[in-house]
Amino acid sequence: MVAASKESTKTQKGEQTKALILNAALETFHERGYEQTTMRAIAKRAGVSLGNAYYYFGSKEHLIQAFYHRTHEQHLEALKAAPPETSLKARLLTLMRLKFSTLEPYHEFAGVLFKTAANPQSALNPFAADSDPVRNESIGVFKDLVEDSNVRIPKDLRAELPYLLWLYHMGLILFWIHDSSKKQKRTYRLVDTTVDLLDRLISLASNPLMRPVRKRALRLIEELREAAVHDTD
Amino acid sequence: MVAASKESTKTQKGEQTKALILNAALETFHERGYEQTTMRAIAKRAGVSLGNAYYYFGSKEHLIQAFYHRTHEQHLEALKAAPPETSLKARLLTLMRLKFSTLEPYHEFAGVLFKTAANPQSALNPFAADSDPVRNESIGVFKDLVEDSNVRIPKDLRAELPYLLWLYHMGLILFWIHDSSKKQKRTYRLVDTTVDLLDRLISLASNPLMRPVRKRALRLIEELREAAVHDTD
DNA sequence: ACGGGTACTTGAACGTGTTCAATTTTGAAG
DNA sequence: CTTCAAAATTGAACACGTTCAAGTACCCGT
Repeated sequence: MVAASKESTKTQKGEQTKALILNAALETFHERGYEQTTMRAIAKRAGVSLGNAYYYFGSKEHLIQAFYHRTHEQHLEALKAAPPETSLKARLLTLMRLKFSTLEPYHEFAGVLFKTAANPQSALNPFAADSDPVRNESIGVFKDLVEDSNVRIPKDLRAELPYLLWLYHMGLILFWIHDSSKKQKRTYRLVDTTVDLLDRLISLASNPLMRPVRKRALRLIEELREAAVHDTD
Repeated sequence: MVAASKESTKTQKGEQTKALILNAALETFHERGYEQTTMRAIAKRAGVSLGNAYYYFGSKEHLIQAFYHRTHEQHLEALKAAPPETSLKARLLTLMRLKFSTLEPYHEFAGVLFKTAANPQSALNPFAADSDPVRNESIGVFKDLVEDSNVRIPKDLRAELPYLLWLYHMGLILFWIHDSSKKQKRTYRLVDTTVDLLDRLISLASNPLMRPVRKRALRLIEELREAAVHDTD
């Protein structure tokens, strides 16, 4: 179970309390960081008992999942409000920039995101759990981006591209987490550079002459994906 | 402080106790996994008090660092015993295969390695802490590999290649951790595929015609490395 | 209005990582 | 051998994440 949205919150009162706790958590995370924030402090701030926090969030980690979900939605809103672009390159640039401006307030404590995300045992591991709704939503953004852009991309690549872009975006987030430059200037610079690079790469890979190389690379990617899902071989 | 080898262990007795604790820890990790292993259990197995374990290892995480160091040394020994190869490709293949056969006994609990490694706050983060001896030793293996192999590689790439190969090897370890196929067959297959791919890529990048592209890519890598070290910008 | 089941809420209790003041051991100088 | 400071060792104590048995509030059918 991934359990971000358990079946439990049935009544309006429940939803309210849950939101109360999540808000208290995010505020305190923001002020003191993840490790420094105790579940007791969160409960106190939310005006509920310690046990009640655990009724809605199975663990402290689950609050991170909720955080991720929330910033994802903020990102979606920001995307909607942004001026529409047509080229894939411009779209990707906008998307990534908005991603980091959405995340900006949480830079200090976002490190824990990856700490847990990279752990295969963790429920938050974004590579496993194919069914994870948060992860699929996240990839969905890139799927829309690829579908809506009017670029000619071979079908095989087109099918895999959303996942590849999502991976790229995860890599950038990893960089961003470690980025201690002012206002994460380095990350934004890296976005500009790599988006340009990616755009060229996609063009290059779309060239009919590159078909064998492309096929080969895609087969490799395919293998990577499968390994993350299956359990036996 | 990274503190794998603190200045504290002055006497022979101290070294002995430290080794005792580390052995107890690794054995228990191996049997029960990292999370399930308590510091109290480690201390008990080593025949020392709880506090004494903390005298030698500042935290439970530090035991992971020690684990990493130990497997690294085992890897070095395995490399020494392996038949000498000349081509970079063959060397890399041997190196990576031996890496995973060395790590094999610890597959079950190795997940925590990355869990902490990806956390920028963690002392174990392999991307930060330029001075981290364990990380430098690890990169050193690839430096030797590049230097000793009789392949013609342009100087600019040659300088960066050890670090790039180390990154590649970290990526494979991440894959290996998540690999639940029998005897990690998938990982070995991936090693074969990607080493071949890397070898071709290096040849391609060494082509004089690729100089501009190569320069550009290397400048990007350079930026990534700098960001991991510096604090301001 | 009432009963009863379900959602919600509580706080004490447990196990764990970590700290630390206090004690014992060690090794070498006198 | 004695002394004494540094090294090593101890276990109690603390804070935290998590669990759970026990309560309370709410809703719905009668």
